[in-house]
Amino acid sequence: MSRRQFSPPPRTGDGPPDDTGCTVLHVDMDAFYASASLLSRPELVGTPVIIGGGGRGVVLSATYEARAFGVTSAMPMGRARRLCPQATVIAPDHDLYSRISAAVMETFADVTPSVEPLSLDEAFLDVAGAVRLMGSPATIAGRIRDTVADEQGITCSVGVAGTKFVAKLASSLAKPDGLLVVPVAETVTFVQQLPVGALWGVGDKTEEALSRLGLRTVADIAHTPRETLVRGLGEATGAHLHDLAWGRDPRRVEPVRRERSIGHEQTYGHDVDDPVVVHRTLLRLSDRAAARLRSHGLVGRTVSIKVRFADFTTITRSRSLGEATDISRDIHAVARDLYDALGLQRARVRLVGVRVEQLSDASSTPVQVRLDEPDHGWREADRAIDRASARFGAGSVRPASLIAEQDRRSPPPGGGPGTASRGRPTEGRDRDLD
DNA sequence: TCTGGGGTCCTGGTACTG
DNA sequence: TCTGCAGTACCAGGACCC
Repeated sequence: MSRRQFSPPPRTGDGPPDDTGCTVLHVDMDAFYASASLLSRPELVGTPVIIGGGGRGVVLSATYEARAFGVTSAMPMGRARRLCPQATVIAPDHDLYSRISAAVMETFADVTPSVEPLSLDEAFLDVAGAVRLMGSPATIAGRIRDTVADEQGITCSVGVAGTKFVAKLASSLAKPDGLLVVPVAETVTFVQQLPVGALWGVGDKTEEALSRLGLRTVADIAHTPRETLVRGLGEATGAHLHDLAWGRDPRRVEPVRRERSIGHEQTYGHDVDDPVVVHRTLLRLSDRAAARLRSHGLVGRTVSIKVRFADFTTITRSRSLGEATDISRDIHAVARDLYDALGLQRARVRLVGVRVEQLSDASSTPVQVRLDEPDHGWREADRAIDRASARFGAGSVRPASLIAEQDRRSPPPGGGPGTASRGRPTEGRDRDLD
């Protein structure tokens, strides 16, 4: 669900657009999470539906009927409910979305091996090699739309253009359930009609900065000296926007993209001022990040933490290690050190996160054997946990402190021996740990 | 209005190194 | 030995994307 929406510029010329050389397709599912969730709730089709969590959650997706009331993605759920009180709210089902996404990506792979997924619900395709066999890019786009609708029961929109940036713009303008071809010869005219906010990489702040320079349309950017843009926006952003404003986007469709960081974060249901709770969260997040590193065959050299306070100010701290690691215990030790070094007493914390950066392949990254301490065997322990998780389910083996936490959250039937004496936490406290 | 979670990329400051 | 400089790495924060 795109957060920025624009009206399509009026098309010039008659007849079908010339798609010669438009070998880049951007396919974007329409209101993907909402459409997928409605597959099992057909009675809600045609009604306002919001997909999102409760409490401090935000809108993940909404049907077009809900959007008509002003509901957009990333909007706080409280505000969305006020705007559209009659909407049905459905909790996200990420397993379902992953399954449908995988099936859709297979459809793409049947067309071309050059598929670059951007997220669960969108991808770039380079169809240059498929044209001879399957027809023009616009024909291929139409076939993809039909196949996805027939096999998955959801609609998608496709942008067809000569570059990734323009294809993406086109798909957003084609929504919902549409197809838009931007002929190569019309690229510059097409992009320069749009407001600056249409450019990829222009959010609220950059739009403000451009506005201060008196620039409101892409044409304004195009006719501003590059040096002026660089002075006002920085080297990379200024030069990039100037290129986009002239339709220049040399990025190719890249089927293989590797992660640069892996991490997890958690917002508490209520602000937390107990360091013990935060430490436990750091342990759980480190554990999850490390498990994902291992499942991807990666190791990381930099550990960073993120702490957001009750007033929403956010700080990050990071530390690079002498050697890359995928060991839960090592990552947690650094995360905990970084947090303790902040010297927070009873600061009210809203969110904490743990992220591992500077990733490399575990197989090609030598792991240094420490001479000052015996091999502590934590890597082997982690591997054993991974095997147990694969066999008995995620979380079947966890650090003891997290098991204790789980027991408090879900005491066994009849009440466990330890839980009864300590008493059950309040619902509010329960949510803190979720 | 009251802001999730998973990411990428850029910028500016500082420390280190040759 | 000290200083200046350039290149690089690291760190922190922020903007942006879906």
